[in-house]
Amino acid sequence: MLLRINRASRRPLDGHLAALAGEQVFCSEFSYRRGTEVFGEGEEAEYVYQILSGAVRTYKLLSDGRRQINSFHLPGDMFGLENGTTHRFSAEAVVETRVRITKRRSLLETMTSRDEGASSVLSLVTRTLQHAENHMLLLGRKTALERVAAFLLEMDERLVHPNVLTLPMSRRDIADYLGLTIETVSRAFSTLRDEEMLRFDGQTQREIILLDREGLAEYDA
Amino acid sequence: MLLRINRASRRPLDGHLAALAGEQVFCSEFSYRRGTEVFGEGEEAEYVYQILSGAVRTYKLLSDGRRQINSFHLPGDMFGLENGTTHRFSAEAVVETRVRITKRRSLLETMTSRDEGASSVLSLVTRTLQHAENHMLLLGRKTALERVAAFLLEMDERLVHPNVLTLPMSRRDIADYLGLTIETVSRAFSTLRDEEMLRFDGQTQREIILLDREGLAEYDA
DNA sequence: TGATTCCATTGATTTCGATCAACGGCGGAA
DNA sequence: TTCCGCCGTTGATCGAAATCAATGGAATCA
Repeated sequence: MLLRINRASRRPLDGHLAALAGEQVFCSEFSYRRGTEVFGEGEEAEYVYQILSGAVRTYKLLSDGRRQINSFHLPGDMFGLENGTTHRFSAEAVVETRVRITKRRSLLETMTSRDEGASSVLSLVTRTLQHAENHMLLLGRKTALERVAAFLLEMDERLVHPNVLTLPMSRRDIADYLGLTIETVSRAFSTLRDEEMLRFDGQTQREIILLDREGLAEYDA
Repeated sequence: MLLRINRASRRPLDGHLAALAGEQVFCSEFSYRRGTEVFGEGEEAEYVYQILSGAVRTYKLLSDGRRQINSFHLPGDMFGLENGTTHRFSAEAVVETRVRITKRRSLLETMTSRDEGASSVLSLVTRTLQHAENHMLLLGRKTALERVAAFLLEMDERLVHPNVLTLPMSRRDIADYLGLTIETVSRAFSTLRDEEMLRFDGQTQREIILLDREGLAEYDA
């Protein structure tokens, strides 16, 4: 695990983490180059992370290399908080990513000393669980087209309905998130393009304009 | 939602719920006949449940009836605790089931007033999340045989390695838990029987003797 | 105590998504 | 620049699991 340190200053948190941890918790900022590991499955869970810019994927591997991505973390999102002392999955930067890092210990201390902090941690874990429940339904019971449509709507919503949806992740990442292969994901994109549900913007195939959100929602159900 | 009330007494909790909620919380016991609903998706989350005997399935449905079972709850397990005010999924009794019911409100009150309670609730939610993460890997990336082997090992472990594994749920339930069809589940059972990983005990096909737990574990990976 | 419905298995066939393969385009490295 | 490796798409083929179908029990209930 190689990190490049941008800044490591002792200063109060702000934003989401501050609400969680309170003023007396200090933190630092780190940056990860695209494709680098933030932490690995089984490692000590020493820190909690909040994304400032970029994107992170968290995933599990089978021994033969099959990969399942649990979730993508976008700016503002927190990840890496565990109840035990070790990480139950790995995390990697999808693109160049800046994060704010807090010591797990100081976070958990405020959790027991402050009611507000406790319920904030709980609501973070609960939201993550809710996402996992929806994702199990997707992985267990939805068709390829339904999965890709759901993925697009999820990203669209999390990026607050931008005109152009700029996906930070590759088709491989999307496939491993949706339990499909890259070819199937690619074909689903092409189908949705042909049905004029979406349009590619620019040269790269990662800039997408959603033309018919209601149509996409009908694939989901 | 039709309930049959066995007993509704004001008395202190004991066991897991007591650790969670403290002595001043009161509760009652209910019984559900096999196949009956405990609560439905979208309903008010008024109570938290702990299983005394029997088994409960929690699941989500798609509009066309496709079903994904999140998890099976066995004696000792708690379920139905939500962070918001409504249930995010439905719950049904798999067999005749007795539960102990606690008002959500009193549980959440103790959560903020007692540090110990707060971290107990958190660890419950965290364990549920951990199960969901493992299940996403299963649903997204494992083969039918791997899923069924993992299912058997999970049930074996949760029932503390009994000599005869008595499954309370039907093949349909297992299929909807594993993201498969009943036929595929049945064929997987037959394959494992032919490979002498397991043996059926008695007439019903729900009493299973695991002959080779290590062999089963190799299917998982 | 039938009758009816559910349950589980097994066989035949189909199908959706995986796999194998080829190609063109982009981007980073020397 | 030129190379090489990734990235994404598309086509051809394969295969694992779904679907369709039939059967024999077990459980439930009128």
